[in-house]
Amino acid sequence: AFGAASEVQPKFTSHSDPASQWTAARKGPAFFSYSDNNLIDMDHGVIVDVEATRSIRQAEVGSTRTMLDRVKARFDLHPERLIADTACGTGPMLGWQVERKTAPHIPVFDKSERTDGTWSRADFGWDAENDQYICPEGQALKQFRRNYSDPNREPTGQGRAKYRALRLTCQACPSKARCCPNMDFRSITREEHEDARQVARDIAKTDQYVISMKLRKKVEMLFAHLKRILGLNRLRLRGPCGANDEFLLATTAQNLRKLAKVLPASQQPRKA
DNA sequence: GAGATCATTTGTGGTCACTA
DNA sequence: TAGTGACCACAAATGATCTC
Repeated sequence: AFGAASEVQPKFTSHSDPASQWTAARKGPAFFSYSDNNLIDMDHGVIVDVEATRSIRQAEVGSTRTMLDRVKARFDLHPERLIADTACGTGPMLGWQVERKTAPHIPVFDKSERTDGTWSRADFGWDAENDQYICPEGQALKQFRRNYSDPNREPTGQGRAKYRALRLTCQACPSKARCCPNMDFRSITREEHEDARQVARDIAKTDQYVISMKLRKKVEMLFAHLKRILGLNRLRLRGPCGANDEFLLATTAQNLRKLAKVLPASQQPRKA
């Protein structure tokens, strides 16, 4: 099978500077290919980890977690921020980052906005203390109202939750046409990692987030260099191991090039 | 280079069967 | 009769590729 280098670019932090950022982008050609996933220190442009994956979004996003775990174990590096594209903005990925205290500078994958003129989820207030949503008319949407005699049927509190208003409440509501014209009652889903998604939404309002999005574009230069200068438009070795070897060698070359620029000429090895 | 098109992915709304 | 969980279909967002 042919292998072609497509791209994913997570962005990494340096050990000396705890402020770290990462980014990712994807390109999926219409033929069999592998993706080159790099973890990059944004402050110095050093690639700290590389992972070859199939050109499938889940695999590419998953590689970010793999590399983060690996550099933590190998170099004791832990980024303060992770810059990535929307592919990493899913609930589970954001939840994982918040859990490990990495600030997600990532656009949140959000489809809750309604376009038919009815109220979206954002129009409902979240009452964390009472575990309920409050609709614009002031009515509560709860997840549970029932006591179970069978413990096996009791809610686990895990996974996706559905908050619903009472049928009678909605039927008597003067705003029903703006809320749930096609249903007897309004319901709102809440993902398991909704708190983490809210963290990402809050970060997206900051100035630092704007800077992070600009920094993301710098990473493209590394891939441009990879393809145009190092000529990695096409893989010569076959299989995932071959792809990984080629990506690793190319990354090594890029880092050595970076090192040569940093070191003074007097410290560089003499030519034979 | 810009806009159009396509494929993929994901979250949400809605339905249905079961149960209190 | 109404609350709940599970499931499915759909729409929207996104990015890559295609076309002009």
